[in-house]
Amino acid sequence: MQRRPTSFDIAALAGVSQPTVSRALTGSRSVSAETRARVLAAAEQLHYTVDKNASGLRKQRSGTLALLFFEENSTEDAGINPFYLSMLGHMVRKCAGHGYDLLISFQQLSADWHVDFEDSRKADGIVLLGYGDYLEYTPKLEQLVDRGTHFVRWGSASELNIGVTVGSDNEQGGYDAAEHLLDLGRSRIGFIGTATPAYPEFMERWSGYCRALRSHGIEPDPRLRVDAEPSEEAGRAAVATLSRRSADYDALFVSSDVAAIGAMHALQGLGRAIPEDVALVGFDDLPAATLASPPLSTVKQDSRRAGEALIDALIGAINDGRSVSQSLPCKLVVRESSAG
Amino acid sequence: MQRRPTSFDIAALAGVSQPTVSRALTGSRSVSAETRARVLAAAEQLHYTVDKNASGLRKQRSGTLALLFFEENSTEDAGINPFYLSMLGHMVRKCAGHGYDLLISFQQLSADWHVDFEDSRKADGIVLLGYGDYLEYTPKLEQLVDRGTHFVRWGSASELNIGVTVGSDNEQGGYDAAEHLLDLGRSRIGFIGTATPAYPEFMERWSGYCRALRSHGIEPDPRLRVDAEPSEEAGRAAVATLSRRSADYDALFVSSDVAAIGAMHALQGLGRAIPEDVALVGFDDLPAATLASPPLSTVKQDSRRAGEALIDALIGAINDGRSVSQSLPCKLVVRESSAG
DNA sequence: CGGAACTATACATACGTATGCAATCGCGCT
DNA sequence: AGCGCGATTGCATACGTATGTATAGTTCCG
Repeated sequence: MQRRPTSFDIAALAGVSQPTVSRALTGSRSVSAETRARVLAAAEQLHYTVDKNASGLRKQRSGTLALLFFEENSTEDAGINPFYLSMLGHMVRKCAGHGYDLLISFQQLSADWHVDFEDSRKADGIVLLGYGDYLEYTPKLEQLVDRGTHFVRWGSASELNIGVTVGSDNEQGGYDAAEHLLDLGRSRIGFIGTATPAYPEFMERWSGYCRALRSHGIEPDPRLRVDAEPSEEAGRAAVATLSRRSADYDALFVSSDVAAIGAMHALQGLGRAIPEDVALVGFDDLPAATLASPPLSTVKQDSRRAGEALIDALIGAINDGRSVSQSLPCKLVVRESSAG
Repeated sequence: MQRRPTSFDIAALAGVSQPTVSRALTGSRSVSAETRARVLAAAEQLHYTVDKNASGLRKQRSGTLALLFFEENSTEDAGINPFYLSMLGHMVRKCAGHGYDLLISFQQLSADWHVDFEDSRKADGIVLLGYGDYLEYTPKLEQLVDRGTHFVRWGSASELNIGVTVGSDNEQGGYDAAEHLLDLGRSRIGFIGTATPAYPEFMERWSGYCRALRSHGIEPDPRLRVDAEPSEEAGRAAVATLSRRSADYDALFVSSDVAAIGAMHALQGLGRAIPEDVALVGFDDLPAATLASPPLSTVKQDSRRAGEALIDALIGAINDGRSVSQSLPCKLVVRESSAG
């Protein structure tokens, strides 16, 4: 038989009717143990598997969740944010645990992504992932809500009050990083990183940094703050800027690891010892942080909890109707760049 | 209307029959331009999208491809191979370009993955991704072939002659790396890396290295070869091993970047200048390679071509029936660790 | 002016599953 | 013995789309 077997084939082989096969396989209690065993044996024998399309059509659901990555329009070639990639693995596993498949898609912020997944029954729910200007999302998210689409979003709950959100507590991460440097006895702590409203998570890291300093009676010094996007060059440049300002500092909190590594290189080029002359803490815990020399202290977002929380929240929303936003703690990882 | 609209709703609104709607939307030539326009307008107005389950059921295909990552049983927590992740992005885009969705799944080598995707019409074809012992695959791949499942595999075509394969030319990559070091005038070139038959790609890098040396009349010195899995510690340990052997070398080809960075740190710890005393070339071109100090020369696999080739090959197999295995060139990226 | 050759549309149906409802059977209770 | 009830199972049907076939309308040519 070249044709793939259907539930009718199983029914014939097991000597029952097609509906009974369906019931036996889905575990309905109204099938006798003996019949169920016969059906399962027959299914096994013919290598039968339920046709997902037919099943989905009948049940009006797909058993699939969609993951939408938003890429900045310019970044086509660059890699995806490593933190997201790390979450990806955990989301896939969590989905599998719930019996869902996971569909991946990349989207431009500008595109019509909001009409294409749950609408076409490709997916029962959507996970939205992407840094960037959250304001741009607003109208489309509202459309999702209007149509009753199930979705959860990664990001800062405070920024945008639409739908369920899971995010890291970036403020606390920034606070912990600065607090740690203060505990080391450093008092002239610089901040390097983007802090514009368009990137809320960086903004929050900055806020946490400020709170820590103030709680120690230190007013953040604007001369010790340098904007730098997450790139090695920007990190180097930021250190150069500080030098140009003749700024005096004994520690740096850099709100992204790649910039932190750039800063590290620049500092080493200036002959400043790490951590003795300047203690350094980054943010992200990229693989490269461990590989840096000295290994870079950093603030780690919990990608496992993040991924699992997103999926749980989404599945909760699909089943029960409601689930709740949450903020996950970041964890300071102390390595040699800020040791002793 | 809370119910999502069907093609019948569109038909009613456009004043035609349901089949005409279907034909209009799929672009059949037997629909007049005027009718098509009316249908499209109606569809637009009701936010209609084709139900994927129903469409798939009728057409007996899903419009989805499945991507199966094989994770080594131990590696649950560790990240996925970064090269694969990089391919992922390109595969997603390529799929989208062909009108397919991409489903992601992780699998243990031991599991029954071979029965679950095309069989259940979740996917029209499968991409298999994973380092590891290819021999373990064999019986399951043969089953896939038996059932006429469409699949392509990432890996070395030479190892296993089942199905269509896309892979990097690791041998050439190893050759280029060694050749580059030879061109620099180095003659005592060490090799650090796994070279066991269970990991064919590492084996091939070793072969290429040997070929390059021999083509310059140099016989590979077993004392200059150290096994090291891809990890920072293993790289460090390998350098220590060379020291213990009092081995004399002026260059190292390390067949993974992480180990290469470990080796770099160990060498710097020994006070050996890079590249002056020891030139260093890695393999993979991880982000961390650029971030190393000095930036690490390495051999880059073309993740874009790789991902696109896999998808093209798979879609080719699905449509035309046949497509062909191919081997993609690696590219040497010279940075400061082996400059001048 | 009749019929052939098209064109554009409608009709009927099948894809494979899941589920409401009816039917059957066995068994205990009065 | 009669009746009812629970436990199983079968029957009928609907999910929404795509496509083979038939039909109505149009044009064109002899």
